[in-house]
Amino acid sequence: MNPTDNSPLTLAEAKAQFVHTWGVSGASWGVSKTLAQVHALLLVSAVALSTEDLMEQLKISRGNASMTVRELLDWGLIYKELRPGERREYFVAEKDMLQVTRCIIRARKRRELDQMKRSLDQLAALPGDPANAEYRAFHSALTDIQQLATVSDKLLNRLMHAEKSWFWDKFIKLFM
Amino acid sequence: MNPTDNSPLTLAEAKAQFVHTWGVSGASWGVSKTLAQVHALLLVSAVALSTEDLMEQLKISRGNASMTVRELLDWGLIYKELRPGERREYFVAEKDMLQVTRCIIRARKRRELDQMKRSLDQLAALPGDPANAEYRAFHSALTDIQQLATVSDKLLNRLMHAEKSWFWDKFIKLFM
DNA sequence: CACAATTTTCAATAATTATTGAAAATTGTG
DNA sequence: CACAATTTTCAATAATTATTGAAAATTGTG
Repeated sequence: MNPTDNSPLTLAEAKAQFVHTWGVSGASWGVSKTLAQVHALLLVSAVALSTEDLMEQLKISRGNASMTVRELLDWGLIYKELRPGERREYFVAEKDMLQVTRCIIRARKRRELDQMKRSLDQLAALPGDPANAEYRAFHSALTDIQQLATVSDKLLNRLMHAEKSWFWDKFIKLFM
Repeated sequence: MNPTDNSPLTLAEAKAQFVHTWGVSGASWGVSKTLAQVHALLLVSAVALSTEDLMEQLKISRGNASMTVRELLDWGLIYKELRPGERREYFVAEKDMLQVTRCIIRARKRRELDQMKRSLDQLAALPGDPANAEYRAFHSALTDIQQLATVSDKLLNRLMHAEKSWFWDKFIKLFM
């Protein structure tokens, strides 16, 4: 069955393990397991895969495959590959990991951080009596969190818009 | 009822809104809503709170409060405050947001990134035929992901062990 | 060590989230 | 425009995760 049976894993097994691990990781970061697994499968695939392929390889339903693929397109993590004369759509993953990082940062920043900042701005503006210890504690916690949010925001913006060379240069030099 | 009724929100309402927002954010990052809410409540509280206080203010059960508090202690995000002559335990949050960031990075890195790196190392070592396009695609995706994981790991280590002044200095100067 | 105060555990249940799959919609082609 | 291929939608259901609450365990004190 396996032409290199003395090797610990076949390529298919290794891919399956990667898909599994990526799925578990995704799940613990609030991403659906299927989304992460479809992404993983496309990341390590040499060829574009159709919805049919995904359904078969991950044993998921047509509906699930369709919705998951659409969401990954939204994130910008995969692309459609249209083949002339074929109705069926194929998908390939963005393989450049800096680009992948950017897509994830952009999506999550917009959904979480930007919304959080809006809420913080509103709450930090709350007027109150500075002689009231409860008020002082609230206000000071809020401005600290705001400051962190602001710095994180700027940092993430920089990362998102960084040139590839800038990113690796600055970061590797600074941190390694 | 509210002594400053012309103000848009009372302090209690503002706290409640913060607790709610923090809870929603936590939930979308794979943390239980209750965990995030207990953390939020303690972050903006001027005084230490008991399990009883948490149960009452967040309307959660004793069991839930107990488990959540224990998990936050594990993360290092809150501390016990023992009062002489009292059996009951009180809790205060770590208020320094750099410290909070460190705790979160440390916990998540250990749980997710370190485990992912172990899996990647194993899979990237898979021998195979370089003439096989499927194998080449798999191997190259894996080494790219490994490189990202390694750089992320070093970056996070730096952040985790950074002095407060170093962190703000370097980062604010670099990114603002 | 008995007791009361408090915390922890964990099986049962509730709440939430993910998934299915059939029906409807869309798309391209003769 | 009819038809077949394919995708999308979404109500129903399954699977997962969070929460409860009562019983057991722990802790400190007389």
